[in-house]
Amino acid sequence: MKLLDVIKALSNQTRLNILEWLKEPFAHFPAEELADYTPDLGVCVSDIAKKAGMSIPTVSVYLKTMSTANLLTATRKDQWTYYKRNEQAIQELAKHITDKL
Amino acid sequence: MKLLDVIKALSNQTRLNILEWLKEPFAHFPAEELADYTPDLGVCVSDIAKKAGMSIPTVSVYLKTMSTANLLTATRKDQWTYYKRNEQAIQELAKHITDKL
DNA sequence: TGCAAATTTAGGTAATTTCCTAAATACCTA
DNA sequence: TAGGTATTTAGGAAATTACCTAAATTTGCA
Repeated sequence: MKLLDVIKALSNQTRLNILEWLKEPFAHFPAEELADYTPDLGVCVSDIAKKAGMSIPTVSVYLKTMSTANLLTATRKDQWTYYKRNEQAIQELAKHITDKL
Repeated sequence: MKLLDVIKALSNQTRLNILEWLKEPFAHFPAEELADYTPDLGVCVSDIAKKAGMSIPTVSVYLKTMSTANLLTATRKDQWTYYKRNEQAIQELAKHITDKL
């Protein structure tokens, strides 16, 4: 893990928000958008962009940044790309800070 | 704690390095510079700047950024400002990531 | 008092990040 | 194959960050 890349992926309020929203999707996204939600897949790009109040391209890049840093996991299904949290990587980050930083 | 401010204080390779150097000063700074080192005080600005290979003003601002974010503690003594790690705040960050992020 | 050493503040240029719109691509379905 | 929806890629303007040098400030001491 390249710590700086992970930290940079987190160093923006919108990206931090996204990570928190994905922790409890039903608390943050309209139920109709989560009609076929599964914890396995997560939430699609356009739903996240709407919640963030930002353009889809911007959020698409944010999500890709976070999945490159391993904080999120992307799954393409049909024409949608779903993103969910990578809980293991988030805990590894915490552990890395505890042990190494 | 404002998570974003702490993360931004960490989102630069030099600042990350400084935090690591201060973990074990004797492993990273010349012994003569640490002649009157105490864990209580830490290391002074110009020694850190020399180690970083950057100008003193730049490093001075970096150190202030990190102490504002509470990651470092500054102590002024005579004409020197010494910086040491704030271990408690670093552990709080790890805990915050574990519990809240 | 007045110089010397350490640090901080100011001010500027270059690089990076933010976030947009337009265009390109992927994948569905008729 | 054509057309529609979702996403990604490209390209660019504005804001922020990275760092420098010069100047100002703080503190000690002859």
